[in-house]
Amino acid sequence: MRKFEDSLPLQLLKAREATMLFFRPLLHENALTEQQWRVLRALYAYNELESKELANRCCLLSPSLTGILKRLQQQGYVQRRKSEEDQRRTIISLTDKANELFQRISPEVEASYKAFTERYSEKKLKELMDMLKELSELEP
Amino acid sequence: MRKFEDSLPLQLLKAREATMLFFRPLLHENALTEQQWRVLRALYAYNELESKELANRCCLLSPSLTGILKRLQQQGYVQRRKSEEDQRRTIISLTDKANELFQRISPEVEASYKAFTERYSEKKLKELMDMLKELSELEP
DNA sequence: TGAGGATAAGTAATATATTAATTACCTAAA
DNA sequence: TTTAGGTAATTAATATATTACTTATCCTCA
Repeated sequence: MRKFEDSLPLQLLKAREATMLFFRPLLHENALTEQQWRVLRALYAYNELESKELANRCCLLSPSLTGILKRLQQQGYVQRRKSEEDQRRTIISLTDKANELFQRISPEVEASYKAFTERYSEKKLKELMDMLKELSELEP
Repeated sequence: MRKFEDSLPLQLLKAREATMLFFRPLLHENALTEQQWRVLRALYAYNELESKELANRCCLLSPSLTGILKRLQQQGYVQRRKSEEDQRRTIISLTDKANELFQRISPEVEASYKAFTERYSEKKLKELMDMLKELSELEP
């Protein structure tokens, strides 16, 4: 078997952890978990999304999303409504409060991103992203 | 702000998920979680480890490891003893049953690995691993 | 048209993640 | 030698992850 440290899943985990060190303080200051932030960013990018597509885009499973949305709703960041055409579907969108959050912290997000690319060059980042995207599309 | 899909943490997550699709069935067949398997592999590689170092190597936090070890011990895969020099430290090691597990499924692990490298070339894998390791060592 | 099969969301139960606080032990300096 | 400060492991409380199982709705075809 390969050496323990040569495990790709482990290295992906470690790389993610190292990356998050740049952004975690900002999330923490705003009392947001990584998953909550992922959901908010997806909704900010797509305006509104059905639950299922939101889960797919955020790489979350449906039962996890249920809880995350419940708490985001309690905090006043998201709202939900039923789809007209299909009563099974729920459509999620951001509240004004959430949009204000983005206005407020966007500069800090950019600053964190800049701090990151000063340590891991933009060029390498692009190369890495390309390799990761190719890997993501792989199927057994 | 960058496009949602251009988030590095997200792509690392998606890449990890795609990779795990190759290995998850094997773990599932043996009633092991990803975290349990990570711990077992680390112990197999290092023979025995103190709790703290085990957590570090497996990218786990100490409270998570406590529960994982409790369940692995219940399943008869690991044993623990106190360090002689420092009574605060616990030393973890594999049982015979765990070693037998490795003997039994190692071929299947190799097979899964081969299935993976047939879809994502060994060359690309090495390149990716190098980039990830460099990223892992980054500090804010 | 109405019964069977599919899908979306949510519930339940267990495992793990995360932060804060606790306990037991060690270590160095007064 | 005692005490203040540090460390290793654990517990507690809450948030997520994962699998299996419900529930409500839709959709198709006999």
